[in-house]
Amino acid sequence: MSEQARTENTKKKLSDFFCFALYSAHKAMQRATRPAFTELGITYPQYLVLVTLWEKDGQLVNEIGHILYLESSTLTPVIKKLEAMGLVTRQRDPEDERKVRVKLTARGKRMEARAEPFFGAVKELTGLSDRRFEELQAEIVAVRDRLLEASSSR
Amino acid sequence: MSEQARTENTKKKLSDFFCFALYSAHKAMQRATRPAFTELGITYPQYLVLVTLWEKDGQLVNEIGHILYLESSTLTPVIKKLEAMGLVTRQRDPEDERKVRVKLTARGKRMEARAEPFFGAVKELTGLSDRRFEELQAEIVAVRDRLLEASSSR
DNA sequence: GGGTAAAAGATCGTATGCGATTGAATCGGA
DNA sequence: TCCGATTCAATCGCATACGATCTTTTACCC
Repeated sequence: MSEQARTENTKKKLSDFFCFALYSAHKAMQRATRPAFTELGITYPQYLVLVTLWEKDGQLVNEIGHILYLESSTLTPVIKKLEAMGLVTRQRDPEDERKVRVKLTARGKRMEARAEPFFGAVKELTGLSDRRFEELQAEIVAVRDRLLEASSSR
Repeated sequence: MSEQARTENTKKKLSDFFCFALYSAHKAMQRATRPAFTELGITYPQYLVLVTLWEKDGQLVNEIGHILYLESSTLTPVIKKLEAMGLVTRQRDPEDERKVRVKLTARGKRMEARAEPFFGAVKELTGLSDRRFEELQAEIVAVRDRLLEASSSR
């Protein structure tokens, strides 16, 4: 409504901000998926750690962090929480006492089946076709990787 | 590489997760833009509040929250921080003592010019063409709005 | 007009998230 | 071999973020 279309004054509205689109879409996703996680008794970051372990059990804190783009300062508390909930165990590697290996417990493994419906539910929520869903995801990932490259080379 | 293309076992890798694409892209954007904000002496959420006020000064906490999708429990501390930094003022509305109006100070207004180069820099960082940049943003916003609608109607 | 409901911020508790630093263990080179 | 550099996880400080709750003020309704 502001009729600023072709004026010299290129004052930007928040809706013009790419970074806000990402930021707000991320938060909307969190809000939309939180009830499902709450039902499972976990949070989204906890879920991400579990996904990482379901794919390959017994990874190091470091390795999980590399996959999730998280620092140990963030991961350590999350993993300790998962340990307190009885979903994973943490043990120092006898070969190299600096490393901590994270392993799923029986309960942690069983959680995978309970979380399985989550994957399809997200696509439903977005209202995208299978094809657009995959294309959009690929584009977002491509942008992410370009951003990571840009900030790592600084 | 895992050759799971058409197998019955539809075990999902993290890279298949749309929500993780959004989550990690958002974090990559934060990482890429943080140095610029640090140079301005502010953070990203603080910047968002300022953008809201640059567009329309003197808005209520409520109104800002509606635009940014943030609760008062998040906004109040952020705005108080901006006040402590001398960028905004907070004053109760004499007409309705429940409302708090947030106004830019002279310093807060001057910050707009300093932050101006930020907008174009983001597009550079993504490496997208003007056209794809706008299209992708529009698609992400559309997904966001669908997600918000889905979770509000629950 | 008075009492209940509703609105608007603020507060509290919990959970991320990251930069900087620390501590312990390991590595590597002179 | 031995000492500095590196690695890995953990800790600390700070800043979000949100649900639940609280306080104050206003609105509403009989």
